[in-house]
Amino acid sequence: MPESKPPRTLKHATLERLMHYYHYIGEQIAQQSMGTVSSSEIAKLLDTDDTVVRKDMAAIGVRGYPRVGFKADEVLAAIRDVLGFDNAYRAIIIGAGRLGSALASYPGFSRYGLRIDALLDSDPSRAGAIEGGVEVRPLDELESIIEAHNVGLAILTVPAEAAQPLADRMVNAGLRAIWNFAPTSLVVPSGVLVRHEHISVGLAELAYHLNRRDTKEASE
Amino acid sequence: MPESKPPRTLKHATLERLMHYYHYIGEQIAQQSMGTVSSSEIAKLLDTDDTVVRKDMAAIGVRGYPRVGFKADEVLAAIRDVLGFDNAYRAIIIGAGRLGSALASYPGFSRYGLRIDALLDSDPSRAGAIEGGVEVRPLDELESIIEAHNVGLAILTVPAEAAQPLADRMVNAGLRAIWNFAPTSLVVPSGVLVRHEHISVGLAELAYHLNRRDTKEASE
DNA sequence: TAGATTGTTAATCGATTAACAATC
DNA sequence: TAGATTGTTAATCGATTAACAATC
Repeated sequence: MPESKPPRTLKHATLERLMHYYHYIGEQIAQQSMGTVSSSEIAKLLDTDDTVVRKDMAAIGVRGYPRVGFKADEVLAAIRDVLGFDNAYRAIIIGAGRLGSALASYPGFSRYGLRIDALLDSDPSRAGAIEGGVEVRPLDELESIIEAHNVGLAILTVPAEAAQPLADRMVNAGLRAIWNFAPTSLVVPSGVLVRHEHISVGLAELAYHLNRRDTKEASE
Repeated sequence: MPESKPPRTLKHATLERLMHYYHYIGEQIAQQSMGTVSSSEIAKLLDTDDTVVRKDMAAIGVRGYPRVGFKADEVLAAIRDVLGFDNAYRAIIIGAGRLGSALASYPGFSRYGLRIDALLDSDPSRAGAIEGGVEVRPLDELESIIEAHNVGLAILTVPAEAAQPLADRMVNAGLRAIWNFAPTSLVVPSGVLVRHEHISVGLAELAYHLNRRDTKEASE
């Protein structure tokens, strides 16, 4: 067996860049069926350095071709492989409010290997409805759905006060990752991954820059 | 006039930490009316170093009290001031789909100084409806609303293909920042700030870690 | 006062950038 | 071949951490 590159852990920043490469190269291919792309082309568009791009490629095991660049399909395949887009993970959404329903209808999930099996809601009268092709189920089926479908990920779109108790129940049921859209932090055992999607961080940045602009203009 | 600290530009990472401090201290105050908090207390909860916290405090002009810590209300006031939470920026939401409607109903915006003046939609028959207390207006009023209300920020929740043309129109009308929830990148003049809220970045990280867990278990 | 905590400088670490030989 | 681009090592830069005097 040929020695395969040990895939050491990729950092958050690297994963984010990989996702950008994936989108950029995917779009380029669709538009102007080009087969190769150089590190400097990618770097220019993503506003980074070409050395960074080449190091990222090395990190995911893609080799380039001197004088030519990288083959677009090889790069896309490597990213799909590293990020597990072809693994068909099972996920559920908890909270069938507007955000939960919007996410249930989002066609992008399946492209990234995520399959939404159910949309749970605390209001039992909503059970049976279909949102974005996903059936709404009552919340007390939480544990049985997680176990029956081998669900790995829960997308939490509930009010802040409901989030922690639900997280506890899901962790007990064997869930391994939580994508938290509730505006509160969660405490979970170390084996469980929580990604907190905190909208106010973006807001802070926008507010700060809008503010700066004002003061700058005022003082000039 | 006493020499006031020149507020040099805060980095993205700093802004993100400030937002976390703001939430953490706000919650602590609400729960157990404590008046002071030490840098190491904050650091422990946010999983960072106490030196970082003290440097951030210095950056926003807050002085601590040796042996005591920082006064919670002074910290909160300084963050509000730096991030401009009390400035009442005008914003509009474009795209009254599920995500746009969900954001229109989000009570958090006003807490951060953002006032949603209108919700625009390309379907004229929706005009006049109320979503989360915000009136839906037809899209062709875009320019007039931006100018009449002195709108600084637009929240874009439209399909990918509609985003760039709308961005162009808004920039022409004098808009200064775009919060882009459409799954596509935008090209704007250098004076305009775009913050792209790209859901697939979070997805990539979750997929990667779920994947790693699997391979780890399998190889052990 | 003694001791806890700040404020700040110095040391370490990691990430970014520059340089350049290897390659086709 | 000549030249463009990769792959990788070395140099630089910035951010994180450690240390410690100043303070109340």
